[in-house]
Amino acid sequence: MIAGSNLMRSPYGLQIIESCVACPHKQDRLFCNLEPEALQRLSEITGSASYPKGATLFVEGQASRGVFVLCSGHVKLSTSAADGKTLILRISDPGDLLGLPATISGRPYEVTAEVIEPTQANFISRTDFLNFLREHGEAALRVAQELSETYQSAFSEMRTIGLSHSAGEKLARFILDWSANHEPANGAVKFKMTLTHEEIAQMIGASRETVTRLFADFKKKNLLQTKGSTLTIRDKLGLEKLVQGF
Amino acid sequence: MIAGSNLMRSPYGLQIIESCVACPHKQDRLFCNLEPEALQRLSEITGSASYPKGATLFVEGQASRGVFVLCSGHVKLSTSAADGKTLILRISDPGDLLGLPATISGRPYEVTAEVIEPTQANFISRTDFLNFLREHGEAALRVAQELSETYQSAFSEMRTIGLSHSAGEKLARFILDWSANHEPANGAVKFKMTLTHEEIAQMIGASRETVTRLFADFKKKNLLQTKGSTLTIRDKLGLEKLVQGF
DNA sequence: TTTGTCAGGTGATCGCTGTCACGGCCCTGG
DNA sequence: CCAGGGCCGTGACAGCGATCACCTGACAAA
Repeated sequence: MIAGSNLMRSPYGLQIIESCVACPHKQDRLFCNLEPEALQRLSEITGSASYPKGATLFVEGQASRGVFVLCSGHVKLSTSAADGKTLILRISDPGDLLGLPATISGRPYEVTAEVIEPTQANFISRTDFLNFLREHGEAALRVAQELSETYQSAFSEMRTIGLSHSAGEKLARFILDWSANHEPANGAVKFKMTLTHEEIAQMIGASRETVTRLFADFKKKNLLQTKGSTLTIRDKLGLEKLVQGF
Repeated sequence: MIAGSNLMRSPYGLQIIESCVACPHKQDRLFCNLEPEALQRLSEITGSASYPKGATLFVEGQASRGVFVLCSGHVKLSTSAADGKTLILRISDPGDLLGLPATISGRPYEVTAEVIEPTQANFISRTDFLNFLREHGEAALRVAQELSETYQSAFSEMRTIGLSHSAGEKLARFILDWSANHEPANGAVKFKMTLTHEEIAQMIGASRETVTRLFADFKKKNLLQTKGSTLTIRDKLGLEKLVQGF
């Protein structure tokens, strides 16, 4: 099932600690400042693997095998209907736990996780993970916090899709959200848009053509500007006005 | 903020256990089969209150004060945009924990909880609750499970709204989901539809008029039938075909 | 009875946006 | 160098569904 996986049990006790160093975004929370004893146990049940672009970590509907900790790379989480229409929930960044809700609840994975750029990830099987959480209460609490944030982020996308009147509103909201997370640290309003129009369409529940047209619109109204895959926001307030049904 | 609240600290140690008896739907999970010592502690930090129809337990955007355990009654969870457009996420049943993601993560409540029929609920303040979870690892794990299911149910509504081509598809999906949870135990295809067309519209992201028209359509096509607020499904397969883009 | 409110029902209109169909551009691989 | 395949851009068009405006009936309060 795991296309191109290169799975191997970690023989070293320090792997997780290392992976925390490798994932600076979240090192202040999650598992990184647990007791050494817990970290030791965690590293024993963790397997590491790397995946090429296009690999799938798991598929929607598949029984949950366990949880993946993303170390590097990006993974697309999506779900799709019988007719092929796809909805992208989220592009995961390093530090994220993938498949967590399914692993905790025991239900099938609710999304498909597809690698969109070469990725390194740790895997913990469901039974090992649950046993670990049972033994380490603080870790369970961290997991609950992580789940809360996953929920809130999904909820926020739901608002975007459900409460907007127009596709323009959704796209404006999406661009602002995206820029908030992907701006180069200096706070510039310029960043790489690594997604295709097709993918953006699937994130906001619109068609590819509509996204293309809206980008043209936004450029014409001097709200933004694109150079290759670099997007510059020229009128942030204008976009924000679009978000509130103008 | 809590309109009509009738809050009082519980002086009894057994309250939670009683409330478990009162919430048979979930007594097999959640907090009910914890160690007696944990139950005792839990009951000490739990306050009980009853709320009339129309009361709000908490409001979207408000700092999270704590978590509510619904004992009886029903509560509507919704979010709304600046222009007044509203999206209903869920109608909570007894046994549900309300405000859980916000309480765990420390962010503001992401939804508004409005009582739609006289309700009895227990309240646990955020700090008490977090301390309790820190001390009782098993409870933290239960909470994580609850969060996973909350997430998956929100996710499922998201699919309904985001992946459907037409409003009819969304309504059919909604009716089937609703009937699965609200059928009288014998498995009959007949149940009370306690929601107004307006509310249904807000659950599926459509307008009130569209819902009215669709119900008329469905009746004309002999898919269902209504008598007062009782809804009878006459052609479940027909509805299911609608759900798959027919 | 009268009045007010709220849920449901219906027609007319119209703009958004999905769909289809195409053409151009860029990159990769043979 | 050419073929092929993504991705993007754009026009034409039809249809869904939001919106507005109004009506009905049920029901409770005055």
